[in-house]
Amino acid sequence: MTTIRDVARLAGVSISTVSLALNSPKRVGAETLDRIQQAIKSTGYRIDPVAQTLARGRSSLIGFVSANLGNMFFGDIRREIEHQALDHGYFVLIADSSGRADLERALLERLEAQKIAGIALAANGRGEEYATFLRDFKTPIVMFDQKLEGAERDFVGSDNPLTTTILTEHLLQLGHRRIGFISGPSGLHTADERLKGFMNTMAGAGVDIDPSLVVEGGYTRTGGHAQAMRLLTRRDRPTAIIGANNMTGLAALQVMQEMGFRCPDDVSLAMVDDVPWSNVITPRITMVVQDAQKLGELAAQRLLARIASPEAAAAPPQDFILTPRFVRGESTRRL
Amino acid sequence: MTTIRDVARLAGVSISTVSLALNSPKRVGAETLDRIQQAIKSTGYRIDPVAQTLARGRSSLIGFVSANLGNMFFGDIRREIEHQALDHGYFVLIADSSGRADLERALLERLEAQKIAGIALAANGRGEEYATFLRDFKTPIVMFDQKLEGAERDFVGSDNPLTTTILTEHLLQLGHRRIGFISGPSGLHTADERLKGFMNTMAGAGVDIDPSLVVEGGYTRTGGHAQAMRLLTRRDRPTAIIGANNMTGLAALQVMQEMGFRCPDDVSLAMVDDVPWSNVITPRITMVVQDAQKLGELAAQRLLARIASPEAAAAPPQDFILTPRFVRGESTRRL
DNA sequence: ACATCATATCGAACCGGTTCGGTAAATGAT
DNA sequence: ATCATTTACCGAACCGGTTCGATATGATGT
Repeated sequence: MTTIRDVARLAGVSISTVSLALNSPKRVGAETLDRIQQAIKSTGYRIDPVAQTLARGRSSLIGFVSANLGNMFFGDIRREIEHQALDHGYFVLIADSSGRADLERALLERLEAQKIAGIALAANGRGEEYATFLRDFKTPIVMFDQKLEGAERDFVGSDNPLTTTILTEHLLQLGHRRIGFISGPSGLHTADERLKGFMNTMAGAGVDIDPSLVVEGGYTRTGGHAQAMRLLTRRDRPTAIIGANNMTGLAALQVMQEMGFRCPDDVSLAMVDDVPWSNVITPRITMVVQDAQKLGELAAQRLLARIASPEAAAAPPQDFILTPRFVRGESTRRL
Repeated sequence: MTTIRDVARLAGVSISTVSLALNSPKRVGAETLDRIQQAIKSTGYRIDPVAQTLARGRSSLIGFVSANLGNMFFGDIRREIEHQALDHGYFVLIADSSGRADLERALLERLEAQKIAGIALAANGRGEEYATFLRDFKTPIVMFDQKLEGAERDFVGSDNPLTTTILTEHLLQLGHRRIGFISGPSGLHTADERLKGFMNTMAGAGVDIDPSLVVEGGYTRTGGHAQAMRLLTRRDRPTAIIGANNMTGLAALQVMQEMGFRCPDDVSLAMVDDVPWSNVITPRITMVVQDAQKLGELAAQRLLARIASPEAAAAPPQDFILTPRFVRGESTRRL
């Protein structure tokens, strides 16, 4: 491995001059710069990012932390962030917390130890203590999807109450009144907001909510499956079900199929977020989808900006709220 | 940030002793060790992984390189590898080459510069030159899914000819003779082997293959869609289609739906590999699935072993071939 | 011609660890 | 009691960069 000293020797200059030539070429004499570049070419010198990180106290790595990379929503965001990061010379270090707050915290600390340049985080931790932890983090963080009050960080997400408001309105217009709602983990930002969207819309329409039709599916496939089972085995089962995310929504569809219910003939279904290949799923599911790509794009831009300049880093945190899109399928029918 | 020198000062020992205490505690006196541990506790000292990497010439990062993290198959493998890596104190650095060989190569070089401990690679590059590149790589590499002759690396994958052999046999038994085959990128290990499995089985059964029914879908959704369209718009369209992977298989299903064909009544379909939520897709698709989890597990074990000991690192490369599993769906019918 | 200032380059300290050769004391062998 | 060996610890060099203060040189102003 050739080092900066080899280059310096070959070019007949000091190592500090080579370093200068590498980082601010204008500050080096034209002829010297030339010799250095020759030397670099001929030795095939490549800067050592590890040494650079140690010296600079900051690496050219960006962290991406979320639960469920397997979920298309996060996958799309990841892809977009990775794409932009690579364009700017950053690598993306990915960590999947599997939704465990303690693990997430450990991961963040590990990333910090790596002197990571910045972190894109879909937080699963909650509570004031955790918010403080995030607020006092020295590394730039951009949060996405999950907002955490008190963390005082940039946030990129969707209008979550609107997602379920749209779906609920839709079902109400079709004449549904007994609507089952499979919620996400209570306490989680998006979960709470989506639930709120549902409740408020129902209340606003003057429709009584049967509390037993509001269940918590934890945003997971298994949780959604169990809760959908509970809803659908009831005698007075709902005429429609809303899945607060794609996992629980599809889990509900699966339960319908397993129990022999026809969707939408027997039970209508709507959910938040898309899944890959949803267009080969029968029936085409009615959903409200977030623009994951745009979301990732914004998060990446914001993060890269904060990393790039101290002024941007000091700027007050800002929220970016995207408006989700309604996609009508054939999984909901008029009562 | 407290450093090893702070700990040394507080414990009244030299920094080399602290380093010793950290790395081989048995080589330090009991009482001294105690004082050092006290000092570490009270200062909250955390070792700096960057400095450690620079000094050791090796980091505690493991690289995962593949195309299409979005594909459940790779996602599952990634999850498994990440899981095991974290258990062993390694972080996983993920890079998605999007199937571009040049980018893949650049990524590998970048990872090497990071002094990464090891790499799990599903190679997209091909050719002898690339194989040499991989062979001469100084970092331990375990290849999975895609085998590259001449790379001389551990390989963990499935019996690829068998995947399509099983599917072809199945279709032949059902009476199909005109079978369309949507292949992967020619030159790619799994693609070639799966194609071979199909061809050989057809030939072995004495069935003529219409070459125009064998198309290349590039393993991608768009490619698969285009080729399935070609196959299905023909007057003499095939009675059954095999997708060489999940993307092309589902793309074919999508085309059928778009064109108003019923599966399996009009056209039968079978494919290699599963997708998430395949059980809510109608019809349930007949497929041969690889055990992605087992595959990831083996790859991780192999890689970690090579990283852990010099003897293991020097061991000759070995192949691990898993047997795929047939999952009968309702997408294939007797002619 | 002399003080002033910008420009080009260098030397040395530093980032925070690891590692190896060496020393002094303790243990064991004869 | 003497020599060999082991044990416990230390000092210093090193990994490969960055950065800052210092110096030398040449250009500018008057």
